[in-house]
Amino acid sequence: MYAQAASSVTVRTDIAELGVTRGLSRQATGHLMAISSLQRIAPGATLFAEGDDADSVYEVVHGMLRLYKLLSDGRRLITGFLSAGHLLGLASEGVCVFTAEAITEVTLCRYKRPAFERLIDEVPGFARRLLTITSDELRAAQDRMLLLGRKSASEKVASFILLMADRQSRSGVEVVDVPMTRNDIADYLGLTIETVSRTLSKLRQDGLIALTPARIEICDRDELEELAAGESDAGF
Amino acid sequence: MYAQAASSVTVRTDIAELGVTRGLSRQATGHLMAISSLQRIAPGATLFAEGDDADSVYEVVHGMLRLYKLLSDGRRLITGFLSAGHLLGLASEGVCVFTAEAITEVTLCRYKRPAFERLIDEVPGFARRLLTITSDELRAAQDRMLLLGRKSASEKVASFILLMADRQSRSGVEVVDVPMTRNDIADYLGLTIETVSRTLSKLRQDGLIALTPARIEICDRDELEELAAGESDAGF
DNA sequence: CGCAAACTTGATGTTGCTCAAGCTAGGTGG
DNA sequence: CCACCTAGCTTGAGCAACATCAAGTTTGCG
Repeated sequence: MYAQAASSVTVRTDIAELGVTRGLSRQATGHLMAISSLQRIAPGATLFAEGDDADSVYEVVHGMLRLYKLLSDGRRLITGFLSAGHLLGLASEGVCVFTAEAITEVTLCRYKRPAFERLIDEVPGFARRLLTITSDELRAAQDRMLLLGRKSASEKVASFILLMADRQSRSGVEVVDVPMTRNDIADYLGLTIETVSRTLSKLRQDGLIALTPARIEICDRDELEELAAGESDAGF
Repeated sequence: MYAQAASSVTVRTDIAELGVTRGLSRQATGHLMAISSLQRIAPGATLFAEGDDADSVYEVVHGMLRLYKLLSDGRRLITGFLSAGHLLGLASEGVCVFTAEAITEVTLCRYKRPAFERLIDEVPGFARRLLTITSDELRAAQDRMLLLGRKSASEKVASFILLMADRQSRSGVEVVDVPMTRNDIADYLGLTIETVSRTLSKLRQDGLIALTPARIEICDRDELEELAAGESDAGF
């Protein structure tokens, strides 16, 4: 709905404010805009699949994507949920190493790789900016490894809720939009859908959160943070 | 032993062949060498700890390091084992997000951050080179997430053996050095030491590997690869 | 209103963890 | 040189957390 409401003009303005260009000169931003094109995909649609040629770099303008990897028997791990401002496809040189699918309707800004790479070499500070972005992602990836390898189910779910909350940081907001399904959450946390559901129910019963479909309200952030940090508070 | 045998001259030569400078001009390499200093640490020693000021970037010249993150109750996840050629500390701007400890005796090439960052801006192609390195790490991190979140114990252990084998790629070599303890392996795979030990024993009984302390020999690489890829070969 | 997809809840099962011995190898001192 | 000691490793028995299987329930949509 809201995606259709965005007029073409509004969206062109958005590009100048995208994450990639933050800190770059007006001129550099111009160069980037010159090689960009807009793309819109429907909920559930695949942007690209693991194994595809990686011919573009994208930035999310609007909506939410899931990135995932599969094992041959279908086991899935969602490596990330991407929302407005996130860059994607940068790490995939040659062949895509994950699949990217739309969760909601998604608007993307697309940069063809050859032109994008030329800019990396030519625009001063651009490579540096991209380096900062990938470094941040790497740090987040290490946090995810700790979560996947060493946290219990309730610690994982608590961490997930707080991550989503912080990302939608109209600060002090304690109602979190959850556009993805329980299945997506499970595959993001390395759990099953049933365990996610049960754990959310438990958190609700314990008064840490309130649940409405597609929305989670944080009722006791302190307790939730303690749980997420793994301070093995007896009882969880 | 071997580390003491390396003369100062030998080591200076090594620096010119380090991973960071690959593909850079002789001049750029010179700039890097100008701000570098060598450092040697003993097995078990800590290079820096999670929370420390991140004042340097390092490259491993010799030996093996473990990087890890801790939860407050002591649960540990090893985010990576670093050997010669690996860069470290690049992603940590401000504060270190993990601890780095020597497994064997380790020789490092150290670059102070301010000088290093100046080079990023001044040496053409350097930021681009670092971007490639972090992108590679990011791809590896996503593989680790899939492993940690969705693979079984035997799949994890098989993946680990193959990873170590490929890294020591004198190609066709099927005897893998394993300088780290079972505990390190467990904390790398998100398992317990007992499960790692049992799983290795099982792989030995099944004829996929042979075990000598601190060394693993690959006997049936095909089977091991199938197992690592998660092609749920019944019986594992 | 009815249908399908998503979600919840319960009963049972299995993987990997915990607790507890024993074993092995390498280094040290008598 | 050998016996001892310790850190690391292996193995076993029992257990808990999470997965699996199986109904039901809710929700959103045509």
